[in-house]
Amino acid sequence: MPELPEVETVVRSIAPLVGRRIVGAEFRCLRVLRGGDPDEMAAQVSGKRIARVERYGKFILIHLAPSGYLMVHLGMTGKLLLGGPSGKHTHAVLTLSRGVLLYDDSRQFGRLQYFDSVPQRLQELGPEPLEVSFEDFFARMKGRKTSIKALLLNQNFVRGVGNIYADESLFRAGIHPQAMAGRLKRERARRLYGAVREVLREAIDAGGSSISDYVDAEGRRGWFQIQHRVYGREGEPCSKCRSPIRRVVVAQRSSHFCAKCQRR
DNA sequence: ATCGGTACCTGCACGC
DNA sequence: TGCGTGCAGGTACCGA
Repeated sequence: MPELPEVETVVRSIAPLVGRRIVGAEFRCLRVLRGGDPDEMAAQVSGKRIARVERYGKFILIHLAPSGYLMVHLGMTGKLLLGGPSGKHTHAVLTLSRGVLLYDDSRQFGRLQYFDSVPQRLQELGPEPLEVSFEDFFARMKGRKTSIKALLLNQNFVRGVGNIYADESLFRAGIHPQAMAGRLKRERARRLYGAVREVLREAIDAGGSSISDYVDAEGRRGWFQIQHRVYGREGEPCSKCRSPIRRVVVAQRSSHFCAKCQRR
């Protein structure tokens, strides 16, 4: 479900929780805790205040005061919801000094973990695509022997790009998803850099893409999906040249592209 | 260090 | 109506 623009939208929607206290916590699903103990986690967060909510690519880091961090990743189907009824896929309930925050995740690919300090995984991630310089972006592509699609999906290259925005960015840049990353010339890399940033900004402005069930913490859907030019449009005419959009598997993921407009 | 392949879950749309 | 198949915004882990 959620890539950088969706996670950014979720983070913005839970920003009002800053300053509130976690008065009670219940964790129900072992899988999303990734080895954490439910009762221990409840004890670690209970009584603490939400000091700050931050996004690292697709990860959410909730700073607790006086100490500690709750790291949240939404996986494919994770949702943070302000209030609302808890259902069969509600895996965590945080009772706040005002309101309730639920974690819901039908496929359980997401995760909720407590850390005493900023988790190592977050430090290993690549830079934010909206903050990285072109020189750094280009330097990171050098010598890579994988497809540009796979590289864009690699969170240690840049953080936050997923399947939708990789395909949309490659279309806008006119680059074939299977082009070898390390072979892209400076000029084409420049176009890709611009395309990634443009797509992400537009998607954030649209509140993300709601393909099936993505919603922010207030239950609002995004509408960037209506601006998708290739993702989910297999067989439809390309918006530039009218030739049919194709779908192939690259890096084990569906990749949507125009064979005429996107060159290797 | 880097790369490709696999595993992890549930739900939904589809064809029969 | 039910059943099998394929597909889905994700990452982690394995061996080569």
